[in-house]
Amino acid sequence: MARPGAPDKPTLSGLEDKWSRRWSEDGTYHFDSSSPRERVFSIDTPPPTVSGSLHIGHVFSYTHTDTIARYKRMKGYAVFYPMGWDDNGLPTERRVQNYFGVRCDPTLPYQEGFEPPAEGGLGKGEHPVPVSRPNFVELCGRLTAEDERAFEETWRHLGLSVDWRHLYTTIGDRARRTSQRAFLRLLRRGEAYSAEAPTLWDVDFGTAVAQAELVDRERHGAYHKLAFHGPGGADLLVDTTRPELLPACVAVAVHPDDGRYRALVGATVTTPLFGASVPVVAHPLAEPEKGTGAAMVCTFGDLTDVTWWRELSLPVRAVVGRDGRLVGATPAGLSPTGAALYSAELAGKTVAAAQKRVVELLRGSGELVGEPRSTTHMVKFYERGDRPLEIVTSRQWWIRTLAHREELLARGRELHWYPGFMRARYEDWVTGLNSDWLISRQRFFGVPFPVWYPLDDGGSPDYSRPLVPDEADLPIDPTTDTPPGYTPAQRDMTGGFTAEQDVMDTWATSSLTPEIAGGWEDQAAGGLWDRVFPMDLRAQAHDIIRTWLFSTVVRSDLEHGTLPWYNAVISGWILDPDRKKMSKSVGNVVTPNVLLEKHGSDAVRYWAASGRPGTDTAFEEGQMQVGRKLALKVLNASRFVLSPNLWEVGAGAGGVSADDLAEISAGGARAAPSAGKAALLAAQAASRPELATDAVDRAVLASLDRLILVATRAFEDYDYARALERTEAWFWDFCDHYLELVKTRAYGEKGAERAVSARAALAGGLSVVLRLFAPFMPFVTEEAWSWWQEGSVHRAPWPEPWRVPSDDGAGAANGSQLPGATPADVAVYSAAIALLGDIRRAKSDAKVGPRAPVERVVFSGPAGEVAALSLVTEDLRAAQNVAELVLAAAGTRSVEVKLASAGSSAGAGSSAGDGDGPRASTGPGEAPERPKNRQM
RNA sequence: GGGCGCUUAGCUCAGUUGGUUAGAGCGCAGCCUUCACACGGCUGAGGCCGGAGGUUCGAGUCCUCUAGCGCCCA
Repeated sequence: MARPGAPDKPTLSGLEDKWSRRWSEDGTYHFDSSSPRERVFSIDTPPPTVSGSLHIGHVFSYTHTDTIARYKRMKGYAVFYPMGWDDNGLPTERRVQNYFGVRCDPTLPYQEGFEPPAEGGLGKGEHPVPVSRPNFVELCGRLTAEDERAFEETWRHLGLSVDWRHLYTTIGDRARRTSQRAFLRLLRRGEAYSAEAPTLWDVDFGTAVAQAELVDRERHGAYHKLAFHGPGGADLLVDTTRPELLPACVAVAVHPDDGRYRALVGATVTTPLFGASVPVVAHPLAEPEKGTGAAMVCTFGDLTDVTWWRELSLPVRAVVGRDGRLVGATPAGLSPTGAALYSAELAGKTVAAAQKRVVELLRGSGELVGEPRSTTHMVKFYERGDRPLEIVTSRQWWIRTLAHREELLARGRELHWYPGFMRARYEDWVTGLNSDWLISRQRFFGVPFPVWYPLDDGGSPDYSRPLVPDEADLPIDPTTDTPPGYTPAQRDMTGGFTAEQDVMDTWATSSLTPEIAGGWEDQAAGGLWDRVFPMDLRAQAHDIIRTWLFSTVVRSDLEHGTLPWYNAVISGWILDPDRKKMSKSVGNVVTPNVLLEKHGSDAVRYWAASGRPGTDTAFEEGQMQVGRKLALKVLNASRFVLSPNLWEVGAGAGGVSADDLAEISAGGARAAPSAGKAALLAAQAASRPELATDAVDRAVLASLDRLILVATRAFEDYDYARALERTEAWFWDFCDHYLELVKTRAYGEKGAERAVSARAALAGGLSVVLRLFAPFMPFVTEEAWSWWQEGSVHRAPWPEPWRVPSDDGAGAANGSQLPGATPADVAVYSAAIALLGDIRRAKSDAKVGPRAPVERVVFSGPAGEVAALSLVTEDLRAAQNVAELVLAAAGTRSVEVKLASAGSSAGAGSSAGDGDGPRASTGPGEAPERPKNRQM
């Protein structure tokens, strides 16, 4: 039944399917929503973007989180560990366009039962089909549903201990309600506002872009030296990389300390070709070393232009439109000939074509001085875009951040960062903010702004008085729903209303994951929200500190006046073997499913968990192989401890349980119990460390106590990697040394009582180490646990030390179940391991097998070590087949190993021992005597 | 240009308040196969801890300077 015992041939294959199904059926990871807040541990993770597939970097970071979740659960917390999918926004749109071969045209009507032209991408020569916005949104939902199923499957296979009942998405009803409600509250408090402002604009995506989404890329360009005409006929030479913006020129900027131009500051110059009169202004951002030191100020070529424009109160003379072409309307302020030139030659041209034409015209007029000189410079791009951003003036929605800078810095200091230095990323970002947070996007698939505008008698919208819905009606779509107090017939009619067309940027919603996952919308006091918020832990990678972490802090600060979480654990990146970050654009991404199949989930998790918080880690399949080896070792070692003939009655199962003894004895002396009976006996012995009376058995349990303390402290500091490393080291010693040392005794060859001592330590050790490994390797530990224990190991209590060692070595006996055991006992264990190694080395040097008989071992060393070894001589002799073990106190540590000369098994090896001839026996007098001298 | 991090064995990395002789795994070499494990075990070789200076009885560890790499932000 519940204790089947160990199988004859344990195997790793199939464990993922078997246990993930069982955990799902049993609700092993269900959150207990009745737990009081102080017993809850709540986790917020950034939902992965649903755009194709997960990659190994996700596995890395999410495994880190999962080890912590599992540890806290075993510690007795009700762990709130939801999962989300970020299916909202541009990545989905782009993928839908490519996958179904469609493009959204909001002017089209909805088409019932629409079927897309393609599934899996268009062929060559096929053009995307225009579809309405509702049709487009439907397709987005269809594709994300497929991806999300695949994502969940991967996470379950990896063994994330998520409570899948709390799954959320960033486009679902709940997310839209939460997002719209949070927006309305910001609006009411004046923390959200709309304004006309210069805005970074991606022409290809046709949308505004926020500061957090910018990347700098190096671009080739050319300096063009243009002749501006100064007073008195003298030319002022200006270098620019964007001559096509000449008609948008509103000033020339020079550095205030630049002596060359000091006399010109305040003067007016005339622009070439277009004859606009513009002032020469002084501003520190003008770089004297750049070009001629005089810069053309345009509205707007780059962010510096925006700064100049704002700080120097310059006029707007915009020429670039949202379509990336020069606008049809001739900018104000040009001379009549300049205006004519503009409308004839430039209006409607793309930026690139306009540049070409302007340069030709300048050549013709003689106002281009010399030839363009090529250069490279940094240009701002939308991180997903392929063309440099333009800056256009438009109405957008913003959330105030600049006004809260100090407050946000204080929040950053309040948050506990692991590792601590990651705080600097946040502080740098907050300190460097130069605009409020732009949240509107001119896109289709996103959360709509829940806003309409009244239309005046002239049919113009009044942006200063937005109409808003009741919170109870959320979510709404202003393009189909009607504002309170209006009728549908009044849409877009004079005196009626019009909808806000924009949607919110995905960050405006994904910054609310604690609110979405934690049920902020459920107002009931004592409900989910009160039990999980602020959350205990945010786990994420360091590349999204300035975006995701920052924006989530902003929302929580503005809405709740608190941090969204108490702790932030930051993961590193996965680097490929060339130490480059793995990313889709580089094309070095590894997908997890193949790896999970190949090495097993526990093995992949082992690799991931060995990456310390904040540390970038090389992608290394070798480490996964090590993990697989370790996982298999866990099964095999468990099988040994639980093997029926280890628990044979006649060899002394006594001391475990009188009833069991009687029951089994009735079956006859020396009868090996069934696997199930052995499992039961082992389970009982595991909780009775006081049965371990032999010094070395107590020693191994004492070393285990130390391990528990170290691993627990590491986990409390969110240093899962240290906990794993220490546990692994202990386990290898346990297998390689302790098991070998006590095997003979455990089988009963030294009597029942001493067998019981070894068995109690073996079972106790296994019970603890399975639990310590459980957060890292949930599948093998659950498998091995199920052979002999009740319930899931993942619901078992985290191990507590049997006693508390003290630093002075006196052995405080707080709650001790190991009477007389002291920390000094650990010395017995380490001394035994050391001598075991010495004897093995001698045998290896002599090229004989591990069971080769040894005539005599003479150990000389410090009195303390001699005393320790004296307590394990029998085990040592049995393990290494030693006839005589002599211990002697001495100042210097030395070990002399004399192999038995009799018997053919003690082959001398090299000279005559190889080949097919008879192996040379070691003759008298030439026994391989290899004293090894090592200082302790 | 500013900030942060990293530099320890051929490779990937530990090294917790400074403390005897710097560790592990992989890889490599040699040896050992029935009694948990050959999807294994044992043993071994391999390191002036990036460089220079300083503090100290004592520095991989603390301080200063410096070189290289990476990331973030200008």
